[in-house]
Amino acid sequence: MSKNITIHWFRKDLRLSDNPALYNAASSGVVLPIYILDDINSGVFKMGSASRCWLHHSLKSLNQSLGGKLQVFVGDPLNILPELAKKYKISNITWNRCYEPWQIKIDTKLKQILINLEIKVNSYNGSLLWEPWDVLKKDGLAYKVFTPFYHNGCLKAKEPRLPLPSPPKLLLIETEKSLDKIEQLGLLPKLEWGKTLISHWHIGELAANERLADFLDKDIQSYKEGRDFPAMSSVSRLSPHLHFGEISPNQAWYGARSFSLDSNIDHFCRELAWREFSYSLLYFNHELATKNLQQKFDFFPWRYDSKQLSLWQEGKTGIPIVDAGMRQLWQTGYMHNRIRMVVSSFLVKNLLLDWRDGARWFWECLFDADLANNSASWQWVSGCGADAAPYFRIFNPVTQGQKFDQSGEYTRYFVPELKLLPDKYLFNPWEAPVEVLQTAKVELGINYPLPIVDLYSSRVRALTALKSLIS
DNA sequence: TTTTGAGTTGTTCGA
DNA sequence: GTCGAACAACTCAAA
Repeated sequence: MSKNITIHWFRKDLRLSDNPALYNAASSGVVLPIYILDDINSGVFKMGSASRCWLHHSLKSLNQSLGGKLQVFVGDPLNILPELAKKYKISNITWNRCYEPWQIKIDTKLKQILINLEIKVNSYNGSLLWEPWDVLKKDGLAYKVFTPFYHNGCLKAKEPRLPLPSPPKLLLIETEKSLDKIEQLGLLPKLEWGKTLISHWHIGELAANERLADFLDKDIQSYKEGRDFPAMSSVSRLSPHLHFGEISPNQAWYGARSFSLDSNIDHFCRELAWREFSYSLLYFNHELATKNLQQKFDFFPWRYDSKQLSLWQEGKTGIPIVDAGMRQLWQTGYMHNRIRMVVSSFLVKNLLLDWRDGARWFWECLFDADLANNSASWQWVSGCGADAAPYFRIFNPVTQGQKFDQSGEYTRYFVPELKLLPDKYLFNPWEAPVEVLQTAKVELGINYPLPIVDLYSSRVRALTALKSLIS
């Protein structure tokens, strides 16, 4: 075995280009590229079903880019890495940093173990534009409001790293031929569900780059307005690619900024900065996923109603735009941002169900399930987060439908049982005259549910409950 | 040091 | 139908 072997530990950086850790590993000799599926240290935040499905395909794609030389393992990196280091007489290990609290914890431990074995560990920033500790207020504390975080923090900090090329020379270690280990990770769901899900996506580094190029070519020019309309293709749909690191935020940031900086470009960059903000919140609040940032919400009278929770999950609430969103999630592993706000506001405010239940379902079903983004966004909607939506901001799912899905294209696609309804009653079929329903072949309570909650009185109920927290 | 104004994404009500 | 005000409290930064 030759000297100077470096392990590159792939985590959320499933790409070759703009991968600082891999780039550096490759420049110092032979590389052993590995991936470890860790369901031990992740605990309750172990990857959800949709994410696993994506991971399966992403690993396949990465393995192909690596000429079939990616080694995959299942278990605890705290054991696996030292063992590998011994077996291959490794002198260096590189990885790109992760920011989930459980991940930070084991990375710290691991570093210590490896250093004791006289192995050099180098970690890099491969998934954020700015490190959380580099964007702080003048008093040294983390920001709690997005706009100053972005303007005074991010934009005045050092410019993000320019994207690196793929390693010019990537010498990979030759290892014994083995069966397809990726298949054996058992990441694919047993149900047919997985196949349907994945049919909506192209996965892997190449696909991610094509997605970005396509977005920059066609959609970014109308991003500011278009991003609100779920039936349009104006959003980037990069979130799962970014989550798994098939593309870096730097590639997206500089890609967008290759155009002159108009309000569309700026809005897209702001969305990338929201991701940074979420990571900052998670980094400085390790319990972001489980604990209200605003303590006074600890006394909030959440209801417990597993029946209503299931109906929400299944897209059977009887509120068309909500059901459309929840079905899009189930069928495609994704939900348009505007609709995420509508369905989550509905769960938290109209149903008064705990945001953590909503977040858990998203975690299970979203391809882009990301602890920082998911937790921060649910807290934002619920009003218990940093810089959160004001308590009185309760989306009216009828108005939202009429405003942002005016022609009903999105809602009719995912709730086909209502497709014959005229626009006027598409978002509020319970208010349609009998003959309109008959003509549209809609039988409420039979082929489409009656609303599980009255929008007006549930809004009043939420306002009362939320108001009681304030004083 | 203190004050002031603004802050991702909304809705309803009454003039 | 359109429009402004009200629906809080708190954080942050500029004046």
